[in-house]
Amino acid sequence: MEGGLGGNNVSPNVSDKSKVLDVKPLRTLVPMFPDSSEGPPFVCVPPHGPFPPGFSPFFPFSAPQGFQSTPDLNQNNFNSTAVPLRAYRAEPLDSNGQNVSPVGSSRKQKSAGPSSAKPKAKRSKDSDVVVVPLSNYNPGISLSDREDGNRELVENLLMRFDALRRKLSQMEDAKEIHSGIIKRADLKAGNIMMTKGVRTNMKKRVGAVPGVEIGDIFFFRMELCLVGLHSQSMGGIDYLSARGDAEADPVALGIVSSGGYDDDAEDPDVLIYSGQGGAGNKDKEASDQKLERGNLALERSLHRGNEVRVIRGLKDALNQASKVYVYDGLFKIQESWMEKGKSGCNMFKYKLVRIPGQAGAFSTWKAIQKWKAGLSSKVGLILPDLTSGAESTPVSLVNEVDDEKGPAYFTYFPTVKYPKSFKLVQPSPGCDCRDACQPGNFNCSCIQKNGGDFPYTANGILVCRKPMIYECGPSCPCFRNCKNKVSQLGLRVHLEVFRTRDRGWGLRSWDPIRAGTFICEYAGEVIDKSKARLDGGDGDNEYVFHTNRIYESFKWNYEPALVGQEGPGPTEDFDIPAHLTISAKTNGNVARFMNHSCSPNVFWQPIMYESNGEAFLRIAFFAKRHVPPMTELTYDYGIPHSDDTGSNAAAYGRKKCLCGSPKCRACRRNADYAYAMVATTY
DNA sequence: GTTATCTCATGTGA
DNA sequence: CTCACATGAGATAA
Repeated sequence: MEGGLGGNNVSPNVSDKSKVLDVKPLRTLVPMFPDSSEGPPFVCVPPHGPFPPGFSPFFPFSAPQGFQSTPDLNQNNFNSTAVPLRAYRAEPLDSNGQNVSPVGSSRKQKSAGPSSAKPKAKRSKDSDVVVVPLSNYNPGISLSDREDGNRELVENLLMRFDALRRKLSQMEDAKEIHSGIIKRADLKAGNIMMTKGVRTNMKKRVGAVPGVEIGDIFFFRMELCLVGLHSQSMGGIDYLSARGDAEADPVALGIVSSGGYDDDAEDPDVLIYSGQGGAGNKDKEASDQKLERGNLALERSLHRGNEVRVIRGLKDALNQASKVYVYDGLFKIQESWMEKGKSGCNMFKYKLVRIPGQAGAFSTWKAIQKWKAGLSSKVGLILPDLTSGAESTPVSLVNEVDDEKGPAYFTYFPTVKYPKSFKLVQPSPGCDCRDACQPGNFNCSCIQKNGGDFPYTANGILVCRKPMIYECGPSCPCFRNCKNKVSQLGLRVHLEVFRTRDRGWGLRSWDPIRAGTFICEYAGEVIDKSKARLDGGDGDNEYVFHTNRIYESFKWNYEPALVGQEGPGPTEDFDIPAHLTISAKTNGNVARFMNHSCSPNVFWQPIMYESNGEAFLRIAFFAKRHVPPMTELTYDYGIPHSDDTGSNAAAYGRKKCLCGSPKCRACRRNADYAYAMVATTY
């Protein structure tokens, strides 16, 4: 952002100073619960509600001893010690023994790796061909992009992969595949993209991978393959083979440590990694590990001293059954030895040490684990739960940048309140399913309203953006375990309201968030438009959500061609029966703290469900992409219509965008605007 | 080129 | 909630 932080430029969530000074003592942050005579179910917990284990109520303002500072994953610094980005071909070490030979020997270029990007001939054994092989499918990825990636491409590929995976999951859930069932949507989606050339960083390399940043998270091993971070779809050790050259040694490129063997991963800077092989199974005895394949590569890399990428796999806090993978940066192998494993057979062990100066990644996860377990406190923790139990998951309030003691007073209210006079749509009956609504059941009227598609996967991830999503409501009989009530279950992600450096308060998560995960709804009071202008008139109501703004379109849904469908697929433009304005100025939830960004990681989606015989519109926020812990959550506030002469619109127009994105609308000229619009869609 | 082998995955059902 | 286990992908090795 090009300087000129003018004094009266205020970003949406920065509270007016005079206002903040007026803030009441912290205790007033305790929600006051209005009598809930109307509106949807509301968790009514007495103030001073339960605190999570390990937290003491009303933490003192001064930081006690033993605090840890919060690592900031928002910074995108590529670490400086990274090996230059280039092709690497296994080659005898040059005489000085350290690292690989310098950049640019043209000799290397000619045979730059195993990179003939010819898609493999499709195996025709498939009995379960879901995908019509489109020979003319254009992945939109140039040959050089396939060789070397960049940030935008990596993000784009991950989004396309997950969109496809979610769609295949949805099809599988509904059992609508005529010939054969997709058992593994992740593998299928990965396979489709790999064979269509929708991938990058195929050129194997030592060190950093362009477009992949330290702290990036992944939820499937295929994602690592697609972006070229780790090319083995299961194997723990990725290496460059010395095939065809008896003189050459293999070189280890990266490892995945995710609990398959008993690695020691307690210290974030050191990892004791086990070699591969030798594990017994039902038809194979355990045996000694051999110095071959990955083990040999690690051994050679120990002597070569090259950097090795480390990916750590952990259990996902939100879904214990699945794993999340964190790219933890570059390590060097310090020593290796052999020891007897549990089976009594020999195993190789490798001690990897993290190269200093890299952004924190896994260390952040370890810190969060300790906060959750109550083993250590956060720097700047003001309140362990700003909702005082109004949400089932606590929301921390933290300031580690200045001495603001909290946001201006408001009442925490977890959902949206419609005034009695507000009649939005006609009465609309729910479904009559006896049990949980089943994907593929076309008799369910809620599923019918969604065009026959179940909007969520079995584990509650949004499949597609749609003009409107219809959930089952409180009076549908499919009560308990119906999966079509995702936005009504309250917060599930452990969120934190934190003080940003220049944007007032913001929102971030302690848990890793998968793309498509429901985060929260926009709570507050539904007001009519004239009231909104009035509210905005005094210039201080920044806590308003409008559906009637201009939102930059973006594509999040799957590509129909990749699942054998013709046509454009479901539209992602909203279709809202009547515009909605929600004020969270006096009543609101965590959503009121979410800041704007021109390249956001969260989007909103209109949702409708029936309650007391009437259908009400809600605004639900979902993760646009995978979001690592401690990364600020942002969405696009949109631009007011130019013909909207309301003072509220003017107020937003005056504000300076502080999102800092390279694609910031406020920072780009008209000419590149069009370009950027194109670039953000695919 | 083809094919077999290897592997710190996954989802499911006991 | 572990556990076994069937199925599986890409890359390497043969």
